[in-house]
Amino acid sequence: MHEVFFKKLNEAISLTGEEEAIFRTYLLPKKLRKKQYILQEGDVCKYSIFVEKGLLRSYTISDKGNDQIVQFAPEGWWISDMYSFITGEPARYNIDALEDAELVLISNPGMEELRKQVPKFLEFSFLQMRNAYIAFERRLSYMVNLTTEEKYTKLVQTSPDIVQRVPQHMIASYLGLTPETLSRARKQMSNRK
Amino acid sequence: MHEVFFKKLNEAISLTGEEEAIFRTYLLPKKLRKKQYILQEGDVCKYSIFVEKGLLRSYTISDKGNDQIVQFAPEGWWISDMYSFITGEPARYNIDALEDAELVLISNPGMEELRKQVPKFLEFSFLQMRNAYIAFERRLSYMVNLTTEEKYTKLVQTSPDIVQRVPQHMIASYLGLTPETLSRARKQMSNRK
DNA sequence: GGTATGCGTTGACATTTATCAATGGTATTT
DNA sequence: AAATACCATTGATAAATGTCAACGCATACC
Repeated sequence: MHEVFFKKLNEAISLTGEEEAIFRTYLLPKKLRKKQYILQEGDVCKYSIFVEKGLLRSYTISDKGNDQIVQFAPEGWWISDMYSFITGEPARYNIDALEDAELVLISNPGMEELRKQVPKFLEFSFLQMRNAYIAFERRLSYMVNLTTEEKYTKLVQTSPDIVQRVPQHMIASYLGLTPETLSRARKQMSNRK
Repeated sequence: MHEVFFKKLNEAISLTGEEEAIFRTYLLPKKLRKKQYILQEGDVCKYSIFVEKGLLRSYTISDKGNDQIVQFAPEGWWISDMYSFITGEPARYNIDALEDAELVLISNPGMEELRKQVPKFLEFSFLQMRNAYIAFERRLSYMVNLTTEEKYTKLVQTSPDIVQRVPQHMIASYLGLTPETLSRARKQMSNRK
């Protein structure tokens, strides 16, 4: 149980058996079927979610009804509405499953305890957060500086797996484009080469 | 010396005199004149920069020659090219002073030592990073979902000081707009009200 | 005091992207 | 096996934004 979770953790910080035992008391397993929600906008995000298996996404719905995908989370990734998770404010994001999924949930108090009781986990959390920060910073600059074609090409390079597993209109949403625009850009590209 | 630095730190984690002494051995003060660079694209970002006084910005220059401002850093804020800082790879960003500035620099080894020797600082770094992450995540969704006018209004609400201190074309760059588009949006808004 | 530079605005026009609508194909459901 | 939902593509058109150029104003510089 929770093999992927501990594998990922041990890659970064090797846990002793004792520490692993502490972790286990805070882990909440959960299965999610395709299309099921684990978080809906307006509710409080009570859990930080680790994906053991399957694929989740977080997304917002704007006033005009456009939705934008904030993040995809395949096996081994974390996902949540971080702001809601730490403040208890209503969530801005929806999170649901794009494929049947197995999850590990940890509450915010659980996280705090783990960071306290297992100092290595604080270190881990810091590094995680730093990487997430870098990724978003970069994504922001791509969003502004790249053309439609470049955005798509970049994503294919960096996350070919996601591009394959996810319908194209969701890729468009993630890139901040309409499905039509992405479709046309892809056609342009294939005509040229 | 370094009053703002320790004030900010003590707001979050109260340091003992001993801990403060440890910090002081890793701090490198530096003054920067308006328009001077502290980091240029292609160089390695050797320091994490805390702004005691003045105003810095980080920005990228794209292939097409457009520049985009990634971040403004007024007093009390941190700035760096995080990726370059931790990996030693060449920086993607330029960082320069928009106003005469006084800085506190810490190297990456310095940071690592401080996180080790002062565990509270690791906690602090984690929380910092988490906030920075949330800010960028939000900014990304604003970038995609908001109209030009909404982007500007939102920035005026959240950072009125920055909007006042910085030329308008830099605000436009930060928001991912051309100066012309921002100028016209502002005119629209003032006509309406 | 005069010149150069930086900045915001405006106009005309080009380009990109979004929107709306229709179609055909594929997968899913019953 | 038929019906339904989902999805990618395409065309026509509208809307938003970028680009290029010119101007006026203020400030900094010599």
